[in-house]
Order: sequence, then C-alpha cells, then structure tokens
Amino acid sequence: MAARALLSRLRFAPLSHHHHRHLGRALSAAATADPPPDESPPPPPHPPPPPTPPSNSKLFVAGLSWSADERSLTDAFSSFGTVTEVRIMYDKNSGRSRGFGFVHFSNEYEAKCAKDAMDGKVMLGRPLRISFALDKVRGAPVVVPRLSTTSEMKAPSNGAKVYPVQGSPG
DNA sequence: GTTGAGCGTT
Repeated sequence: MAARALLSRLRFAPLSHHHHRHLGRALSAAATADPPPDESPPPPPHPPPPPTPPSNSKLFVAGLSWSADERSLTDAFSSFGTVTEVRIMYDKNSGRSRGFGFVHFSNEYEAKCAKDAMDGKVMLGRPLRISFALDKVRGAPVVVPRLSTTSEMKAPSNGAKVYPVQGSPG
C-alpha cells in the first residue's frame, strides 16, 4: 500500500513549490531592504553624562576656616534652602577641622542656589569654595576630575585622582 | 601654637 504515500506526497508537492517561490521573493525583497548586510556591530550606547555624576543635592564646601563648624555652615546655608545634613571633615589624629565639609540640601535647586550665592563668599575671613559633591559610594573608588570632565575619561591617572578602596577583600 | 589645595562618615 504505497499508493497512499504517493498521494500524500503529490498533495504536498505543489504546495511546497509555491512556498519556495514566495520565500525566494521575500528573501530578495528583504535583502534589498536591508542596507547593512555585513557590518561591524555598532558600539554600545554609552551614557552622555560625564564620568563623574556630581551629587545634585550635595555640596562640597572647601576653604573653610579652622574654626568653622557645622553650626556656622548650617546657619550660612540654611538661608538659601533646607539643609538636611551638614558634615565637616575633621582630622583623625588631631581632631581639628580639615578645612572642608559637605552640605546636603533638600533638592538640587537649593544646592545650586546656595552654591551660586555662597561660592566665592568670604566666611570667617576665608573665601569659600563651593562645588557639587561627588558620588561617594562604599565599595567603589572615588574618581575626582581635576581638569576636565569629558576628556581622557579612559586615562584618569592623567588629570584625575583615584582613591582606591580601603577595605581589602577577604 | 603651625598649614590652605582638596571630595566624607555614619
């Protein structure tokens, strides 16, 4: 009983023929519609922002007097917005102020406002140097751009200082 | 008691 098999094949034979033709045409159209047949894969879409995203609501205040404390800073910055936190870096051995601190604001608007208003202002006899604080994340090195922000991002050892993690693995 | 460019800790 091979007649059944033959019938089966005959029923599928013409169909496959049409399918092949359609497939050929479709392939041709696709080949002409795709301009880049063989090209190197495009580079991954890197984020446009600078390599060092500064904190929007955090301000880095430097040039503080040795006698400057968080109270005076808060009093001086609370006039421009809502100060959520103020931290002044002190020496670990002596305990004296290192001359710089950080001011946290409720939003970047107040931070920018205070920075624009207090940057370069004289406090306690010393000019204040305010800048947006960098992102400090535990477990990741801190890259501080010294010259440019969008230049030589591949070689930070040239114009950027890298702070290695103190905690050692294991 | 000193010094003066900078980016931190719970």
